[in-house]
Amino acid sequence: MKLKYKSICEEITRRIYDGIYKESNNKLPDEISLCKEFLCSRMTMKKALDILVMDGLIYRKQGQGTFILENNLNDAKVCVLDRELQGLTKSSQGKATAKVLEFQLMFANEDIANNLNIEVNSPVYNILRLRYINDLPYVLERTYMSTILIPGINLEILDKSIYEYIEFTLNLKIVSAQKILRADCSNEQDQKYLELTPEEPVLEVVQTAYLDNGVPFEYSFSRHRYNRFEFSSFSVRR
Amino acid sequence: MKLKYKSICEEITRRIYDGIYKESNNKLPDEISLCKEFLCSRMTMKKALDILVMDGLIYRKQGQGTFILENNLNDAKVCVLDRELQGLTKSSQGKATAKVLEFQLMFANEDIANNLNIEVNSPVYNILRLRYINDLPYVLERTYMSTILIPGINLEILDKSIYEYIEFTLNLKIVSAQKILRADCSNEQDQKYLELTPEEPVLEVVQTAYLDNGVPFEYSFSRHRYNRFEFSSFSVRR
DNA sequence: CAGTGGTCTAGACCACAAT
DNA sequence: TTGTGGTCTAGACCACTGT
Repeated sequence: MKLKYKSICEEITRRIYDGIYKESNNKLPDEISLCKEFLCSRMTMKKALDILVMDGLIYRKQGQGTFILENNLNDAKVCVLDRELQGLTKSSQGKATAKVLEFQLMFANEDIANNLNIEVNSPVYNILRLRYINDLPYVLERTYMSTILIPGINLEILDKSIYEYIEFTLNLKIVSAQKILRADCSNEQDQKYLELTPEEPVLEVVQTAYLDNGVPFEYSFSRHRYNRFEFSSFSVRR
Repeated sequence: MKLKYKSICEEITRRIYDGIYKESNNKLPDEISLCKEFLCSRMTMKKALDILVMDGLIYRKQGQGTFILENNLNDAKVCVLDRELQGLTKSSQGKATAKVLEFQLMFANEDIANNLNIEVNSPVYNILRLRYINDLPYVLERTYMSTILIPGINLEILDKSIYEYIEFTLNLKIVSAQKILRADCSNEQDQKYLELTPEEPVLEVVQTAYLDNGVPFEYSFSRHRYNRFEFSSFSVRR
């Protein structure tokens, strides 16, 4: 690793998981000592530790020190973390597959155009995919993308990962995403594909994802089986 | 405001919303110019701008500059942001009220003890509150808290805000929280209090909230009416 | 008081992009 | 080559905590 703060992050994270600081009352050494050990300046050490604070691994108190936050993380269900931007293919543990149910072109309506920051009636892909984890239906995903921004999508790509195509073939960088989560009643389509009864709900994630040039490239509605998906978030007051 | 990076943050945020940088192609001045204008060092300016990046307001490209990310934020429903830790009382727009349905003491079971980092069978409050916004039922909230850590809870406090009591009366600092979100079928209790039909679901938020000494003080299950609550999150790849 | 983290500086050097 | 952001430094001063 070339970035100093990043490798410090990783080493300290490793130590926390290895319980190396547990013996000293869950307290880390002070910044100056850590700086000496890692041969860096205080600013660099602070940057590294601040990242761990945001990750919910440690907390710091002015005048006292830096301590490990023992939190009770993650269990069974497929769990998407707050910070993650990857598609399912990358983030999930089990075997991820996908079935393309619809793959069409359409003219963007006002909502889509707004969210993709394009003109109304511009051409967009309209894709509906059912994704499985370990052969169990997991999420029904409706995706809109501009055909101009993301050319060359075909069935073969959809079978694998759109994100990989965008990053490695088109060489575009995906850097951020806005998500809105809500619960919803399942509709007939959800019930059919996600194998839900009419009483069983879905967790809908509406996402707008951005490239590194600030352009939104994807507007999607992911309807998750309610009992196979959790969303996890750690927040720190600033 | 005494903190320089914070006041820079606020001023630039104001300018972005006022559209001051819109004319120059949504591009902000370079760091050096901003430093000169705000009379600060580059590190301070970077810190201020990095916060705006995490907030999803701008994005930056090495070699090119800093640009405004026009995103399509928030509409109707009560929306809780990722970063927010406040109770409802503080974060919502409309009039927030609460009705205490249960207020009991109990011995912590294993799950509660685990999440509050206390011994099994320690005494905890077991509180069930129904909260309203503009007199509409909104969320049914089951809260467990250690009676030792948070002494003196009574009905009067529950009618108002537990968070205010903890922060201003007990003088404890609430600094971080882990949330897990999932959709769930409504049970009879949900239906009764949130005025839901049996088909209508809830969005459940399981939260563990921490004080500034790393101690988890609250373990809660908030079951939200599906169509009156959204959770919004912005994530940036590091 | 000493010990700790928080902010801020002035400047160096690097990586990347447009020209 | 120039302009831009990204990293890193060495040190100053401040704020808060516990002794």
